[in-house]
Amino acid sequence: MEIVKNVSNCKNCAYRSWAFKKLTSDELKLINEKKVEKFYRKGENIYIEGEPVHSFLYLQNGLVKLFKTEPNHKEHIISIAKPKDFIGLLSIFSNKNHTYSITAIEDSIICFIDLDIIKNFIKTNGNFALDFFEKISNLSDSIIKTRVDINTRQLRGRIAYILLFFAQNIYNAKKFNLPISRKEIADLIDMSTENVIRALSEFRKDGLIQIEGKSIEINDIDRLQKIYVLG
Amino acid sequence: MEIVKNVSNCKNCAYRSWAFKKLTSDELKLINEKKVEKFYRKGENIYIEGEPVHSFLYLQNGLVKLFKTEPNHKEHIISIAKPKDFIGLLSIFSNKNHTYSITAIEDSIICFIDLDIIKNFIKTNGNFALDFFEKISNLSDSIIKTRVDINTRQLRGRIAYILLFFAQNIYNAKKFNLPISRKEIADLIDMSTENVIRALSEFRKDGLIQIEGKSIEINDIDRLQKIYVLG
DNA sequence: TATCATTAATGATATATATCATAATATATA
DNA sequence: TATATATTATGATATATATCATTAATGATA
Repeated sequence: MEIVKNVSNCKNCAYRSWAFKKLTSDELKLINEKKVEKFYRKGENIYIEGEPVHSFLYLQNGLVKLFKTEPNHKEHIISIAKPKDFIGLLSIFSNKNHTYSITAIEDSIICFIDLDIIKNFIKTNGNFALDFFEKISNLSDSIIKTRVDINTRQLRGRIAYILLFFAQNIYNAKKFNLPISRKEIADLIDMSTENVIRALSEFRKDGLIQIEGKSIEINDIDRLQKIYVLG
Repeated sequence: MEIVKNVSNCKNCAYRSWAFKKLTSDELKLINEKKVEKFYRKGENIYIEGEPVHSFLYLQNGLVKLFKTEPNHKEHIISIAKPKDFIGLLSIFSNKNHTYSITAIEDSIICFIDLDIIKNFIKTNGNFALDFFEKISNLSDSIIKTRVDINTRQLRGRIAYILLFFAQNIYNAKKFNLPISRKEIADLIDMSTENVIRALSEFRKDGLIQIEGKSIEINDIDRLQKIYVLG
């Protein structure tokens, strides 16, 4: 990790026009002064389970995973945050310590804003408080929806979901490089690594996708969609 | 459903001392005047997926389930709310329509508060806004945690989870009446009804629990706990 | 009470998934 | 570059779960 020197201006930040829309120019100025931008290389931890909560995190660039390590040492990936996402769960507002870990799965630039500053805005700027709440409350619900979508399906449906997720939600392209390993896909959909590999091979043999290592190209997005919907 | 006539006073409500702690006496008075208490019999719908969001719901008494109906007509239960819980997901603040359905699984009394009133409090009472946010943000995270807990385990671990959930979380007793059918347990843990029944029978044969219809008594809570932890 | 519908229970069988083993390939490191 | 290590790939087998079939028990209703 290294602190980014040539910092960006909050005024031009995409987040500003979303959940930070109702901040006054003075408040925005304060954030702009106090925020810290950090650069993480792929594989670096941003923080781990149990560490105290200090900051509100915003992903400027890159890709990160939120995960928990289970008592049996298995890893379970809760979600993947993409650029312009708030990183984390809403529990940063209710818990003193992080209940999950975050690691960069691509080189990432993360903006750290002291949580007390945000809390103070909620307290003193009613318009911001309501707007922020309306925007951010969507986050955890979409994670719950994803978990339901995945867990009500079996192997092939789950793999289809993951492929569509990266193609449509993250890269907006039919061809992309998988940012995570097959094992991480397994940790994300609660299946074994071998079966993830097998399902991908099957999709390749069926002509649904092309695979070359981490590179995936989707040939037939409609059929993939059907496999996902039917489960 | 019927409107409760002999209404309770918000001043003495358990929720008041939790997420509504920072309301002024005037604000509390307003809620007290505007709130509507409704009684639902076991099995009655409170609302269904797609209906517009109007109210903030608080469960005074009883038990309700939140669920979604999948495209393949399967039901998936997201969570069960117990007395003194806010009912629903935080998406009521971000979405115009409900993204899930709610049904009473026991006779229930639900307190309806117009969502605009809550939103106005968030806007005008900073102390309330922050405190409310800190309290309620915990809700969706606990649902996410539950989904992870369930989905990283297999049949026996999931059944152990459900039994411990009702014994420790809902009824605070070793002996209780299951408020839901075996099929609903299956909808909750993403398993088939037959396997839920089989696992319960196994637990009975192993001397872990006693079963008489809906009545369950836990004999060996430590072993049940172990089965849950180990998965 | 008698009848019907739903839920619970259990066995047999089919299917899905996990685990173990081994090899090939890719990636990291000295 | 050479070597070690992790990832990807595939087959064989074991295990877990779903589905189908049947019966018993329970609850609702006329």
